[in-house]
Amino acid sequence: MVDPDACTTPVVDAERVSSVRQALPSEETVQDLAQVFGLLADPGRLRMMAALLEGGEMCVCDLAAATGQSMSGASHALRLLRMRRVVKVRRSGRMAYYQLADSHVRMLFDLAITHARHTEGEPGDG
Amino acid sequence: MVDPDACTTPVVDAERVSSVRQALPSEETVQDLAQVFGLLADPGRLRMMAALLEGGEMCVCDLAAATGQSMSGASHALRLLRMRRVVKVRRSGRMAYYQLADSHVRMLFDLAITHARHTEGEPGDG
DNA sequence: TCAATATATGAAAGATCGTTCAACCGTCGT
DNA sequence: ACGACGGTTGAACGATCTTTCATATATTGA
Repeated sequence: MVDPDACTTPVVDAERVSSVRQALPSEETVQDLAQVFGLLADPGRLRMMAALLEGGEMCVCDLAAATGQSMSGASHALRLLRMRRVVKVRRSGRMAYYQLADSHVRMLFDLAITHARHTEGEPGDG
Repeated sequence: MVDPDACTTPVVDAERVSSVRQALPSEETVQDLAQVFGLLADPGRLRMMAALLEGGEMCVCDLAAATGQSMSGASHALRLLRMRRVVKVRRSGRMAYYQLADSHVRMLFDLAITHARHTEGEPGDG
C-alpha cells in the first residue's frame, strides 16, 4: 500500500480517476473478497470444496482420502473454511461431518471453470 | 501433497470416497482454478479489476491513482493479470490502456460480493 | 480406568507472495 | 540528439501461507 495522495503520480484523466475511486467497494469489502478468493486459491482446499459439492456431507478422514491430503492438512484446511463460513460442521461422537454452508460456492466454481476452459491453450505474453 | 495411497488413512465410506475421487476435476484444472482465484486474492488486484469494471479502458497511471498503488506495483499487478488473460492491453505511443478481457470476471465478482454480504457480521468459530 | 480412535491444534521449516527500489526501454517534444 | 515521460522489469526484503510433526482433546469400547 502507498499514500493515495502521493503527488508523484501523474494522472491523465483526473475526473475519471476520482469517479472510479468513489465507485470502488469499501476497503472492508475488498478485504473480505480477497480473503474469500484466497480460500479458493489453494489446490487442496479447492479439491475439498469440489468433494463436498459432489459428496454432500463427509467426515474428515474420508475428505482427506478423497482429496489426497494428510488428516492434519485436511483439518487445518477445514478450519479455515469453517472460520470463513464456507463449510459447516455437524459433530456426532468423535466424528465431524462437514458440508458446504453456502450455495454461492458452486456458482463461483462453475464460473471459474468456464473461465479456465475459455482461456486455456492460448499463448501467454511473457 | 501426500501419497494418495498412504495406508495410515482410515476411511469410513470407501465407496463414496472413490466415487467422489473420480468426480473431482483433473489435477490440471484444479491448478488452473487455484491460479485464477489466486489472482483475485489480493486487494490491489481486486481494486484494479473493480476499477476496470467501472471505468472501462484505463491507462496504467490512472489505474494506479484510482486504486492507490505505486506505478510499479500497478504494473506488476497488470502483468500477472495479463499473463492469465484477465486483462488485455492496447498500446498507443508511450501509453498502455488496459481493459478486462473476460466477462466472467464481473460475475465472479458479484457472486463473491453476495457471499461476503451474506456471511458478514456473524461470529466466527475460534 | 486404559487403550484406541477421530479430530484439532501449535510451532517450526520451507515455499510463495507482495512491495519497493533501482535501472531500463521506447516514445514524444524540442 | 537530448531529456522528460509512461511504463516495464529484476532483485531483495519482509510478510504470509502451506505442510509437517508432535502433541492434545474428546469419545468409544473393554
